[in-house]
Amino acid sequence: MITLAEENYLKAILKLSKNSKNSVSTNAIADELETKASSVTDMIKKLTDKHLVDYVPYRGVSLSKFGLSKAVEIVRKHRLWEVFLVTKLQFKWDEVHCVAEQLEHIKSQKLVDALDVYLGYPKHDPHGEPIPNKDGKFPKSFSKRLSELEKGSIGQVVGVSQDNQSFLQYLNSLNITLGTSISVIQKIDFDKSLEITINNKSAHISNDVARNILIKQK
Amino acid sequence: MITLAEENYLKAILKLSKNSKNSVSTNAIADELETKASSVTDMIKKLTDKHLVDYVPYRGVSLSKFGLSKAVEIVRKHRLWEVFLVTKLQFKWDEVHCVAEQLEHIKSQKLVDALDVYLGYPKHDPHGEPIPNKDGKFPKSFSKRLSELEKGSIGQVVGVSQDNQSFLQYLNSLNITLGTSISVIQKIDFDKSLEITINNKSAHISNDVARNILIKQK
DNA sequence: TTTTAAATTTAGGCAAATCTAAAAATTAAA
DNA sequence: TTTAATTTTTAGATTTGCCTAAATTTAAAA
Repeated sequence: MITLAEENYLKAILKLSKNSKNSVSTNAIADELETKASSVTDMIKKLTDKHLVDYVPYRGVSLSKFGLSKAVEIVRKHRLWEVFLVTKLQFKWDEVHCVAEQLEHIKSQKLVDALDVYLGYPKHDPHGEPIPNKDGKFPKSFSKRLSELEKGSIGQVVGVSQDNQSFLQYLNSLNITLGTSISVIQKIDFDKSLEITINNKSAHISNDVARNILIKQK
Repeated sequence: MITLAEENYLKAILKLSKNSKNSVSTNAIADELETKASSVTDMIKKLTDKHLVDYVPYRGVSLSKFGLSKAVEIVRKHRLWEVFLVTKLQFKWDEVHCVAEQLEHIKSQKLVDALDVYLGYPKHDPHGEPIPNKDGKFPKSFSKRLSELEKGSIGQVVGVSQDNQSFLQYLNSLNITLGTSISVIQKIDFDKSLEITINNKSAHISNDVARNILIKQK
C-alpha cells in the first residue's frame, strides 16, 4: 500500500523530472513539497524500499517503472476529477486544484474507470493539460508555449502548465482563458517579456507567465 | 482541523449512540472501529480537548453539540457520495460503501453543496438511509423495521439500516432490494425469525436480518 | 590543489495514532 | 459485603512522517 505522503512524493518527482529530464535533487523535492531536505531523504529511503524510485545517495532520485506508473495514475485521477468539478459541478478553473488534490488519493480502480466513462473519456483537463488513459499513455499534443512564438504570430490558448490559483486568477484578470486568441506584438529581448493583444486589448506579460501558457498556432 | 482518525471516531460514536441513546462505552467504540480499548481512551482524550465529545472517565462518552454537527456532516457526505456513485456512475448498492468511506473525508464545503445540487437534493441514499440537509436536519421517515410488522401484514422495502457488503449481498440473493414487496407469513416466537414471501417466493430470515430492513406498510 | 560554499545525509527528537501489558475502577456474583 | 470478573485507564513501545542541528560529501572558487 502506498501512503498519502508517498503518493505526494511520487507526484512531485514526476513533475520535477518533466522539467529537468534527469534525476531529481533532494532540495528540489523539498522546495516542491514545502518540506525539509532531511525529510525528503527519509522518505526517499522508504520509496526505495518499496521499489518506487531509483536512488543514488548524493546523486538524486528518479522514478522506477513501477513508481512512474503509480505517479501517472495519480495525475490521471487528479485531472479526471478536475474535469468532473468543472463540467458537472460548475466549478471555475481556478477553484478545482485544491479539491482535486484531495480526490486524487481516493483508492478505487472501479471509481476512476467509471468516472472516465461518465465524463466521456476526456483528453484534457480544464487547464488544457493532457489526461493519461487507463494504460498511462498521454494524448499527443501539438501546442507550443506562448513564450516560443515569433513576433507577429497569432495563436489560441489550449492550456496552461501551472494550475495554482494565483496564476489562474491573474489570467482571468487578463481575460485569458481556454480558446482565447492571442497575438504577439513585441518580444522584449532584455527580460524575455511579451507585448501581446487579447481581443484587441494589449497587455504586457512576463516570460514566466508566457512560458506557462500553451498555444496552438494558427 | 479534525483529522481523519478523529472523524472516524465521531462517526462511530454517532452510530453507537443512535442504538443505545445514552453515552457510549469505550469497548463498544473499540469493537466498532476494530481497535483496542486503550487506543479509544487515548483518542477520546484528544476529542475532549477539542470539545468534540463530553467524557467522564469510566462512564463513557457522548458527542458534544459541536461534535454531533461534525459527525452529521460526515454522514451527509457519505450518503451524498453513495447517491452519486449509484445514480451517476452505475455502482450497485452493495459496492458503494467502501468508496464512500473514503470520499466522506474530502474537505470542501463548496464540493458538498455543489454535489447536493447536482444530485437534486436527494433525501435518501441508495440503502434508503436518510440524508441530513445542509443544516444537519434529517428528513422525517415513516418506516418501520420488518421485524416489527404483524403476522399477515404487507409492506414495501424503503431502506436498510446496515450497509455492509455481506448483508446487502445476502439481500440480493433473496431478491430483496428497494421497493420489493414483502409479506409476513409467520413470526417464530422462539428466535424471533420470520417466514416471509417475496414476489410469491417464500423465505425464512433471522430477526437480525429483519431488524435491518426498513418497511413502509401498506 | 587546497579552501570554501552548497547540497545532502545522519543523528536524535517529536507528535499522531496505534499496540501490549499492567494497574485501577466498576460491576456482578457468591 | 467481600470476592471475582469485567471494563477502563495508565505506562511504556512502535511506526510514520516530519523537524533541527551536526556531520559528511560534492561542487565551486581561490
